[in-house]
Amino acid sequence: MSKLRSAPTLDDVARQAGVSTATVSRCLNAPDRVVEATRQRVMQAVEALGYTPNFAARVMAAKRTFTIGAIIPTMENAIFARGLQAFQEELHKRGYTLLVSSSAYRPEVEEEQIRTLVARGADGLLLIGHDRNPQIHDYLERQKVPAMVAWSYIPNARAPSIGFDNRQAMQALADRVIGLNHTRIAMISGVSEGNDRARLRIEGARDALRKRGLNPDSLSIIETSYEVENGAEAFARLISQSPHPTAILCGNDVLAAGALRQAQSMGLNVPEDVSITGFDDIELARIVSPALTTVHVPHREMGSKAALELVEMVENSTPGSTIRLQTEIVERQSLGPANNS
Amino acid sequence: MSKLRSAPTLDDVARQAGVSTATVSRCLNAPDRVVEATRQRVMQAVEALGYTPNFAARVMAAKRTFTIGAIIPTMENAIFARGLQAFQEELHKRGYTLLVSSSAYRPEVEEEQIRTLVARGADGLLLIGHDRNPQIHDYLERQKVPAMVAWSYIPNARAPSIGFDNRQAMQALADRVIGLNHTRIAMISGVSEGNDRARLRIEGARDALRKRGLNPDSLSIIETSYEVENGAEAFARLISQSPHPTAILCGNDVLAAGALRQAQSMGLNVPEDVSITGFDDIELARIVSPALTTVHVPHREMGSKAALELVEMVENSTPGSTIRLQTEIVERQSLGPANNS
DNA sequence: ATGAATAATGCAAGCGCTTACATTGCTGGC
DNA sequence: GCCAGCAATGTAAGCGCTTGCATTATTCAT
Repeated sequence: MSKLRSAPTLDDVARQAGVSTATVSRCLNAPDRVVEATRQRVMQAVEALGYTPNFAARVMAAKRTFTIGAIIPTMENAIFARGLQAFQEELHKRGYTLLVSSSAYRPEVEEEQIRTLVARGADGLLLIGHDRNPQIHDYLERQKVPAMVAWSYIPNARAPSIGFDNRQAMQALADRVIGLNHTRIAMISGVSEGNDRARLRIEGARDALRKRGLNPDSLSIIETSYEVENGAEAFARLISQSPHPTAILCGNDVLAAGALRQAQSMGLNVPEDVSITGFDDIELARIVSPALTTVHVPHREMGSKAALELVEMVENSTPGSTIRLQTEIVERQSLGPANNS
Repeated sequence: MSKLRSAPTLDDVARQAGVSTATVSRCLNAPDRVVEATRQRVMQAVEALGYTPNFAARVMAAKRTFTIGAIIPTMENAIFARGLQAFQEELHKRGYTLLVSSSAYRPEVEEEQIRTLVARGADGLLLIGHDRNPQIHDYLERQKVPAMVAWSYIPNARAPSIGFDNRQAMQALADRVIGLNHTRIAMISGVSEGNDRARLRIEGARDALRKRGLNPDSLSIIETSYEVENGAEAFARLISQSPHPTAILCGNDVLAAGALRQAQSMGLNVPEDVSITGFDDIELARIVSPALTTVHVPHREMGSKAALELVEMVENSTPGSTIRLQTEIVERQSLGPANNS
């Protein structure tokens, strides 16, 4: 309460500098529309008073926030960190501020966060993946807040997206695995419901089996949430099958790290006894040993291009274009030829 | 522009429901001050129009945002993730929204973010560590925005803090190391300038040497930023000394993971040839092998208590108290007895 | 039934800023 | 020296919401 009584306002600055509030406002937002001498006087007053413009007031008057919101499924691991970092750097260059929140992979939380961000006046939104209640896009449209989807490339989806073809990427990896004579293959996937990336990666793996003449239904899949513990546990379950799989495809590097740890604690050698692959190529993939063979995703490129595209959508009311990025398989040590004994 | 023309306002809802804007406002903010029948009518109108309150307007009128800001040094690794998660969960329970931004360990960026968050009306701020330009606290005081420091416990500092005694914690760990007959000890620290945690951990290590009758200056220290690569590189440099250190204390688990990787790639066995310790006990510590002996920090507890404390400060204008949390050493496999050959 | 007390609702004044439009002050061509 | 024309500045109307106070409806003891 006394908070606002004490913080100096535009009015205070104007009075102190002996000009009108309009002039002060212009000094701050369009310095060239004000003559040098005046500006100096104003700036002095600003300094002297330690004035900081009130954001809410500015937003109300100008109807622009120069804020972009992003809602990511999790901050607990590094999956989205690097891309988001690039996203925010690019945004910053363009004069925008990024607000991030995480939904913990819960659709209803995501929805709430979207509404919160919109109510806060986000000029645009970055969302991860396409799976969500279509009503949300109606809402966004009504509110005229453009949204861009990242980490998933799906042409002609409801929202423009930038990402890679999850299905094709996993297919390529699985194909490589099969090429090493693996036939008993299993998969530890993220929860596919509400997660198009997870679902498409599963499909990709099946595609590869099919293409190579194996039965796609022979792929045993455990779906679990993306945590190291869960990867470990799933691994233990899969490996107890007999005959056990010789290769385990993991939905991401975190799950793979868990699987790897479990393998080691069970005294299994990777890749001699069992191969394990990851996905994403986050730092973790190079930290564990053996280092993970995984799919490299161009996180930074995705982040910065998403920013460019989204700013474009915001500033020129364009519909936004859908961009496909390439992934590539990074061979390290966790994948080897099958030991079909 | 048309954005606001199209989005329904309180006025629209009021008209549609045949009541005044005040009533609508009350329905939303103090439902019990309005009679059931009216509220239903209003809520129907809200639904029908798909009304979302305008945050900026609300803030202007109410002078409260129910928003807390947090500025952390980095989102690129998991150091702050778990604590922040708990912080935000607790905040959410109390009806607050968390805004997070990262300063990339750069003081000037942190300062800018603080101003941004304050301008956006954050009711309170969570900051990491005590090292910063004291002017910032003057500013915060003038703006009447309470701030709480986490990850560092320093009584009688400018701001109340919740954390652990970094110095004592590292001292205890180093003491344990020395107890295993290590005498040639080195340290890979984070950059200590502007980072009280890093500095105090170094001091703690020296304390331990001193206490055990070793020369604290014999501790060779490499300061580097908290990235895996840097840990690896620093390790390589330290180990090339002759005689090389038998134990390397790392400023955090990330550096330790890098050191470990480097050791392995140089064909050294940990802990037989060289011991490595971490700090923080993030998930990574259990993923690498050998798993890291490290200092466990009660991240979640720190986060949720910080939230409680900060909300208290915001709502009752209390000065906030400084809280000390305990850490404990987690023994895993990366630390062993010295091989003083 | 009746009036006092109380609950429900309405009225209207801002919150701090931007910006369209109005006003004032200068410039220079004649 | 005068005035058209433009640059610099000022005036004031909102932006959408909350809330203190005023007004009206309801309740209940008598």
